[in-house]
Amino acid sequence: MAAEPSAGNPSLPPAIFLMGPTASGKTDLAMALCEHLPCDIISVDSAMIYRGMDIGTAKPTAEELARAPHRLIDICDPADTYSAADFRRDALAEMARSAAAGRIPLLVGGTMMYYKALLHGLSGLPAADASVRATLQADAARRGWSALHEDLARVDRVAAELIHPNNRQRLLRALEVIHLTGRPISELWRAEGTVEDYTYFTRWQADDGAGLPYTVTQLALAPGERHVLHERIGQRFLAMLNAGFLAEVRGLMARGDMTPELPSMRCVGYRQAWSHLAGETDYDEFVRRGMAATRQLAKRQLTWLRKWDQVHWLDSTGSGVLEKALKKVGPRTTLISGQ
RNA sequence: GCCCGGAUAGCUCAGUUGGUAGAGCAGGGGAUUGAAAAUCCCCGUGUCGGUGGUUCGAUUCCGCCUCCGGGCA
Repeated sequence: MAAEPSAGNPSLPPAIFLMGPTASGKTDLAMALCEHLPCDIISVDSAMIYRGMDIGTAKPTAEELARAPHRLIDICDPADTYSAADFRRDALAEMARSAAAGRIPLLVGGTMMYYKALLHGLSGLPAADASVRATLQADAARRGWSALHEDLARVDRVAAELIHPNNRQRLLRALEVIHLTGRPISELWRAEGTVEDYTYFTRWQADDGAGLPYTVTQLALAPGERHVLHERIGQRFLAMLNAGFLAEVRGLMARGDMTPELPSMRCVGYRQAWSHLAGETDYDEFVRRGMAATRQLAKRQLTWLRKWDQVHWLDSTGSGVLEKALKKVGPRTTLISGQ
């Protein structure tokens, strides 16, 4: 059985998660926390991993990074792919390094699946395989996607019921796993227990057999009201444009090896900017769509957070947010700072 | 001032041969196991511009009014 991320086990070193939707002020709060606690910031962000994607990802500035280094930022080229499993491996290594130095890993970001992979682990599934995916894509182009879903239903009825026929990305993944292992993905998901009780939905089995070996304080930062977040998102998008966001994307396109299908170029803002720079949408439409895509991202992040276990909510529009955050992590941090 | 178009969901518009209406986008809710800032699912009552008239019944037909386009003066 995987251990729960034991909230109150004092024998495990402390760690802090600072989660929240985009544009809620996570970076500012993290920087402030660093001034009061011996923290090392570890980024939990699937877009900030890319070098050269600075403005559109709202990456901390060079000055901010100098003041408070962020790990797991700028670790990939925009032509590369990265995964939740890569993140779990890298984050565990950075957390161990930090804890070994007697410091507190402060995980900051909004990529909720990365947090989930870190907390609960991942089943022992094979990594993505570009050639298998290409084969499946070609097959889909020939026979149609519904034929592929029927294929899946034949070999993995459980997965076929869980994966909507229109969800090509997950359908592709399920078929990929069968190609690579010969076993249904639903069987690999459930290390033990039954699929019927959906245990693997709420408590995945870590492939290293353990939960996260830290005492984690989980914070969620967000404005109390949605429209406040929407306003912040709009303002920040305009600020990005003033800071030269389009030039940044133009530069990436000019490399010649980028395509709009790359995970990096599918990021919020970048996708819409690409479309505009390619002449498909006018400027106003680009701005509208970019802001809307950001709002939609924030909504999905909040959907994760709303059902998240053991999370302490902080209203980013309230006063004394830093004090409240410090209070939540207080007992353990005094222990650490006193060492 | 006259003529012609428009006026319908937050936005852009479709439609009702008269029985009170529906798409896209936006927005909301949800799912989430190596692409996750991804991918996908579900959710559409709104004085059908106002006001009179015809009608069993008008958003639909007719008159007038208001506003917005375009044209003629």
